[in-house]
Amino acid sequence: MVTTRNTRGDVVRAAGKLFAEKGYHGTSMRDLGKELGLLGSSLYSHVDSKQDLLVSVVEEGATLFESSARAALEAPGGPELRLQALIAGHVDVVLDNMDVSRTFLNEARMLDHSHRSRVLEARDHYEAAFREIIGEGVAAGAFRSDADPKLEAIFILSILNSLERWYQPTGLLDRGGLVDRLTGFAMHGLT
Amino acid sequence: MVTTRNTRGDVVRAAGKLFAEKGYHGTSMRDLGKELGLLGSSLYSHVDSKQDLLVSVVEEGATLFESSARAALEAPGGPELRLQALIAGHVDVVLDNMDVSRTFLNEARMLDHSHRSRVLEARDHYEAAFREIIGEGVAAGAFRSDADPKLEAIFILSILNSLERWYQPTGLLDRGGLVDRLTGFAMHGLT
DNA sequence: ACTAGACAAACGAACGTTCGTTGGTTTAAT
DNA sequence: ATTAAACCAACGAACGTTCGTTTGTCTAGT
Repeated sequence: MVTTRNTRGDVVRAAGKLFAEKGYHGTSMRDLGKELGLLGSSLYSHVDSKQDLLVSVVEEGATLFESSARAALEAPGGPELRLQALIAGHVDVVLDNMDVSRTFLNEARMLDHSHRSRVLEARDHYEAAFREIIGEGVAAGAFRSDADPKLEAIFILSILNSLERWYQPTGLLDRGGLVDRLTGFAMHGLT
Repeated sequence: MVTTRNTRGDVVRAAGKLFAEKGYHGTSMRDLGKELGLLGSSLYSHVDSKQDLLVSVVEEGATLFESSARAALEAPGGPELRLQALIAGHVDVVLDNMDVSRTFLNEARMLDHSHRSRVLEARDHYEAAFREIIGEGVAAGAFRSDADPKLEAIFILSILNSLERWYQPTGLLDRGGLVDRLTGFAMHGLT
């Protein structure tokens, strides 16, 4: 067996996995070392502290979602198409980075105050992309005139952010079908 | 100041609060004691173990949601009305038991295997109530014929289970308005 | 081609602290 | 007088982290 040495990237990746699975406080540095075939103390060759690891993982999540939103906002098309692009982008980020996404969504509140407020800012900025497109749709008459962009954005993001709790890539529903179902529900609900 | 003695109920209630705030692993028995003006060790007059506390809180959550679903299923009316009843019941449970709900939703996975599988069962049973009513709506022609009850139930529950992450009882949107918005979105989406 | 130096990665022991929990004793209400 | 509730001291284990040392791999200078 060919065993290569570990890099900081490997440690952050493993941290994302364990933080996603067992939570930040439920993961010890020794757990994390074991995941990589190392002692807990060896991780400090790559990392300043445990909190530092959480910052790296969450920060990566924030970046992923922000650049996904930016791409969707710059895409051409009407509000419906752009909303679908936003949803598809979100699905891609979550499914391609499950551990990072889960940690970003569930463990960011374990960050100390300064880092946490930066993340809340990033999250609100991401949410604003949804508000914006929904607002455009209302203004253009494509969506219900009494729709509240702020509230509907929260509803749609609630669904998207819950994907990690139930979606199985190996299941019957593939990625494209999922995006279609999500977009359809966001547009028309049950009727 | 009149200080009365604490009961097991007080301890479980405080545990719900701290577990909701800081997570199960982020809460120590000494934290919990401090919350009640006690030493950590004093809690063992009321409780067998820390895990025992989590079981009590989560179990209470499961009971609350299950009895809410039972009531809504027994209510009269067509699928739309019954779905609204289901949603209103969920909102009541969450807003009247915020700490228990948050712990039930986020910390149940920290339970040991046997207790956790019992909770998953309860959760699936609760979800089945949504599937059932949506299925009725489809059969009765009240909802889209190509709606997938399993998937739509997940979508609606995703929104409901995210309430704890953003809803503020002191905000502009009161409970009745919230239920209306939720039901409207579930029925018609953005259009 | 050979070797000495530099350097990052990992080890292993130990640190001070906190953890969940126990057992024995005191307090206060019934 | 009984009893539940709370205190207090202490336990062993686990925690995050530090430190000095060892390992292996590149890099320069000969």
